[in-house]
Amino acid sequence: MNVLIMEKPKQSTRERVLDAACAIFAEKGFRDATVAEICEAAEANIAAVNYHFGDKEKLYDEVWRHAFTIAATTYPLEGGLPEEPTIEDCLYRFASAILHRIFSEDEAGRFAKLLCREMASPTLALDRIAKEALFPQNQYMGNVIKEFLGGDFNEQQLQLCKHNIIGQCAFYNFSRPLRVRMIGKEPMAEEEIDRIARNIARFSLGGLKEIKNDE
Amino acid sequence: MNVLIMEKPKQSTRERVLDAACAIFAEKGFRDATVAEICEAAEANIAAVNYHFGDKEKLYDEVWRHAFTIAATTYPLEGGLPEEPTIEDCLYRFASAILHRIFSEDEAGRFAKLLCREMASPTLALDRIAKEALFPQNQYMGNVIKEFLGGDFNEQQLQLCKHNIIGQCAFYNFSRPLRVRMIGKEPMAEEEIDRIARNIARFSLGGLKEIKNDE
Amino acid sequence: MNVLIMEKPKQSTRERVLDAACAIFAEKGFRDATVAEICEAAEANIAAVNYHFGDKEKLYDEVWRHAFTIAATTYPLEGGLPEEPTIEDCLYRFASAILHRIFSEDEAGRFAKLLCREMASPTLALDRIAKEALFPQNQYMGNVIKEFLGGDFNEQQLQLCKHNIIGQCAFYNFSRPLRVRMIGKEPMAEEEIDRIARNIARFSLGGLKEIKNDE
Amino acid sequence: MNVLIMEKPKQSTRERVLDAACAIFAEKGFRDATVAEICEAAEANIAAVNYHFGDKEKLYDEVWRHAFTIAATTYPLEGGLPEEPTIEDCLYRFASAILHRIFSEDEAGRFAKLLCREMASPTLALDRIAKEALFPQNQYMGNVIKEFLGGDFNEQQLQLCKHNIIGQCAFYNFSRPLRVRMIGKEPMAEEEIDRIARNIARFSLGGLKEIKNDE
DNA sequence: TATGAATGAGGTTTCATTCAT
DNA sequence: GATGAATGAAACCTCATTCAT
Repeated sequence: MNVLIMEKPKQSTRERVLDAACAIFAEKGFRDATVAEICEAAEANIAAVNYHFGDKEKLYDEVWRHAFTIAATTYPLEGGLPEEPTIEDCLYRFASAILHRIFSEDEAGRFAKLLCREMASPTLALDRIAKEALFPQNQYMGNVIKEFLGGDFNEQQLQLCKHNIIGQCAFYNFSRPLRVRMIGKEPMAEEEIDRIARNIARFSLGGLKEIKNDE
Repeated sequence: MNVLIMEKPKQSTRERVLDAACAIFAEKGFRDATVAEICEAAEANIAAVNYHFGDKEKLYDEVWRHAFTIAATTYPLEGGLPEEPTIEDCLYRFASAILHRIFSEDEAGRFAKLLCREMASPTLALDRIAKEALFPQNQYMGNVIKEFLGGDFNEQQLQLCKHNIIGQCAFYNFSRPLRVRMIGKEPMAEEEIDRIARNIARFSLGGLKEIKNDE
Repeated sequence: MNVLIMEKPKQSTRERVLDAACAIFAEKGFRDATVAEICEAAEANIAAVNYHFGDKEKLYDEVWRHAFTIAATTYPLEGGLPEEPTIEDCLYRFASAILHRIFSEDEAGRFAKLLCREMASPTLALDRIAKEALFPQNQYMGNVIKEFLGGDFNEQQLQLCKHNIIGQCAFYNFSRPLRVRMIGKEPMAEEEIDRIARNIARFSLGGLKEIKNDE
Repeated sequence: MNVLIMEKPKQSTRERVLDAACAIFAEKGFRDATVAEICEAAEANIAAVNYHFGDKEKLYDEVWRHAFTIAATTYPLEGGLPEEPTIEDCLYRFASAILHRIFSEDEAGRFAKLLCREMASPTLALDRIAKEALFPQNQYMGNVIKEFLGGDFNEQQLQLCKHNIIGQCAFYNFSRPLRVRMIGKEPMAEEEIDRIARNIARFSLGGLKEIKNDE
């Protein structure tokens, strides 16, 4: 067969359903997305979800896994760090990765959208997500902070600072509907994302200094 | 009969339904809450919602209005400020009010829970909420910041800082399911809330200083 | 009390409801008209129908009586006949009265509209209507025809001719929705009504002659 | 097993529902017929209507199409005409076809019953019906008349005569409840239908002659 | 491996009627 | 004589799931 003739990469039914489900769950949430519309979007039979995934909930679980993998590989938290990064480098890179995951209009943006919905109406999937996706990033940020503040800060103080930093980033995920309503439809320009990331890094650096001096 | 024995202050059906709806919408969101369960909780007939409010959506609208009023009067943003407040006073009070709204286990906590759900799956109600509730608090924080930074900072920089501060607070609303999963069920102790508020104020003060010096 | 001061002729609630019901039943039929909208139109309480008339069906019965009385007195079947009318005079006057009842845009037109709906979905009211309103007019037309054809025509033949003539008139009642769809909204001009009536009279005269000669 | 023994020709659920709907809509009209009773009559699940037809209204639309097809093929308007028909032949055949559609007790009679109900409470379906079913038959009768009267009669006069003839036939559709009440239950004997058709043809011939001479 | 017809549970809404006042 | 809050029955529709093929 002539390899130059590109066969359309005939995705399996299962893959088509999973992909469609990712998009639709991210857009509408678990409850509002219907099995019928997912199958229609996937050009699959209405029984495909139950056949391939068992039920709607198990499909949702799979979707999570899929979406997280894409987001984490497309925008790794430590991506692009120099050899010997300063604290501000770390903060900036972290914020930049999170914000890119949030503002991405394609597949890589689905994880954040799912997360937003899940926080509002948690399902069983959240436990796994928390463990596999959120806790590690939380811990990474903890390490960054700990190194800056030095060892004699207690765990509680550390926790609070982590929340401060992560909260600033996450806010752009959760306030999406407001932003859409105020400044119109996305997408967000690359340079704007960068400006936000730098601002968060600078602001957080100042915050951490204040906390450090305070002691 | 002894008049001193308080007869139960027979709430009207309308009030009972509204109250039950507040609680259930806050807990489950618009879509997952059913008219039937609301009416049952209110010990009212299933037709009560349509009789008193027209339909489920209009009830939801009324619920928002109700919940916001309670939250805003119970925990006003500028509550408890001294005569001539420092910037840190303002930040602390603001964070404290928002956090109390978030962690309140009673009626005053419903607004935050509704908001969290609405951000995940916006309904028509969000437009009104944004205008009546969120925009004003946004503006208030803007004024606080502007006074500190001085007049020569541009609107964009101001906006970013607002988001930094509000984001730190709001994070505790949106991450609720995680917190519940990690450190068990709420409630949050008053002193803990205060510690978080102080931390956010201090951290944000540092952040603002950094931004200011940066120029 | 000064009789010159015209009190507004305060219709009783009962009368207001009856009047509103006439209009609304005529417009929508028994099933589609709701008690609520009738009461609202009558500016009466929603319980007014049950209070004054027992239930919706009894109100409907009363409406029929009311509407027929108005139609029959406003457009009597033998109205305007000369002293010694010809057969064509009789046919013309009959058709004219029926058509006016059909095309009337006010109260006098409600009877025809009710009749149209009742024929499609008969209720118990129809029996009474048939006896009190339709049978007499049927009989009147029978007499007119009998006089023209002479006594030696049998009852069956008579019946058929009656139907021919009445059918031509009634058609304009039952085909109303089509007319509205084709030539736009009513009303029908007086001269147009007259042209139709004259046509029916002339056509029917020819028909009767043919039947008569046929023998 | 003997293959000559006809297994019951297992109608599909869709067909059973459509058939039951035809019968019940014809009997009760759109509003009074319930999805539940249609499905019960079809021995189908209550969700069958929505599954196969979308909703009640789309089912109604399909019912119309179905009923008209049956009526029009069973009793075509020009059925049984001789090679070179006289005007009276045409009138007789037309009346006969319409009357058979009206008096038919089986499937072929449903179209007329639906039409009667639709005229009383028009739905969106009427527009289509008018265009596809009623307008063509109207036009056919127009051509018949035009040929008899000759070309110098104006459109208005033609229209009136059409109504006269169609009205006589249609009357037997719309006055059904009265007939049932007066002479008891249907059915109408074939010879009686024929007598009515001949009477209408003869009567109308006389009417047309009168109009023609009049000029 | 995959289909699609069919189902049943459950949701919102409408509406005539009732009842205490 | 009149009200309006409240009710319960019943309607239409949605949707995840099942089952025979």
